[in-house]
Amino acid sequence: MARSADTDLHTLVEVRLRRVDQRYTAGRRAVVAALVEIDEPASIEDLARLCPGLARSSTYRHLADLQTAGVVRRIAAEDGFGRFELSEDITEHHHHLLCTGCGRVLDITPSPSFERNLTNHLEELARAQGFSPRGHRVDVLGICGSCAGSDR
Amino acid sequence: MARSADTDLHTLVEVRLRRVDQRYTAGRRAVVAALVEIDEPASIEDLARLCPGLARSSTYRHLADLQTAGVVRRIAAEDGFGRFELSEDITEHHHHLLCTGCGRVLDITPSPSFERNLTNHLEELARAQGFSPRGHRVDVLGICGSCAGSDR
DNA sequence: CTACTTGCAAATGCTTTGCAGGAGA
DNA sequence: TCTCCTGCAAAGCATTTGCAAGTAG
Repeated sequence: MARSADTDLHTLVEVRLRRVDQRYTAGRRAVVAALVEIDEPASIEDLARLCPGLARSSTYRHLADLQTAGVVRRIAAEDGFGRFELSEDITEHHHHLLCTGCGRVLDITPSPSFERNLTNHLEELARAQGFSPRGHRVDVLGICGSCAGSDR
Repeated sequence: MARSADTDLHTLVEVRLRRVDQRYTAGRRAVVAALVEIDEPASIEDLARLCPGLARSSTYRHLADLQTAGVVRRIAAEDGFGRFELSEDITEHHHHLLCTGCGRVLDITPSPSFERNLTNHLEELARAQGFSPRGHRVDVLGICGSCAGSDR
């Protein structure tokens, strides 16, 4: 799609990996490309499918390294298995819809004014318990369109 | 503390277990009592400590049964391990502070007006993607008081 | 008596790690 | 060449399950 944006992304990833003495190899490119491609938090299965020929263990290791480099974030889905997405400073701040039927995760982006309100409220509540907030996440639990369709 | 409230809680749990043909046995009472006692989402380790003599496998089974009965809810903590708490219709709707230092989870309760605003916004965003919302959760990630203290 | 419970040990399945050969700079 | 990367196989570890004895009603 947007070739220049992709180029920038890969350059950014490369720079961040270098910071932690890591190289941006073909395997890692494949993982990053898959995360861009799928455009929603990916399970290990998703990545295995999109990165054929890449060993599972390597996938896990790449994800760990990319997390260290600040490129990838791991999120905990309702089913307990790991999901991975590009970090928010690369994409944009957003939240998730979690389907309790199939475990799928979709993205949502609230309005800036809503986010501001949310952040302020949460900051206040956290401070009141001696907690230093670094960020937040909001998940909506429910049933996705395809599960609702196949149910009935 | 509140004896009558505790009595009511146990009666409620018993009724809900009966609905799914389960008995409210000593082991299950111990798990429920531990969840009340600790007053924050409990790890399996927490429960093992508070329920000495109860086998791990039984703890897991009790938690599964209590979830089926609608008494307990499992939440996914940042560290990937399971945490368990009483369901919200027994306690009250609330959200969580997750310490990225030690994995601890604390509760926070936003104001009703904030909750209303939040719920409405999320409902709108979810519907826009063909998603039927059933509930939501908000987590604040950061550093708890004791981790901040021991760090420096 | 009949059905649900529970401890113990074995099994599962996602995730991590040791090791040795490969590849980038 | 020195260091980092990666596949394969083995290990780890939280969680689940088979089984047989225990217990509630």
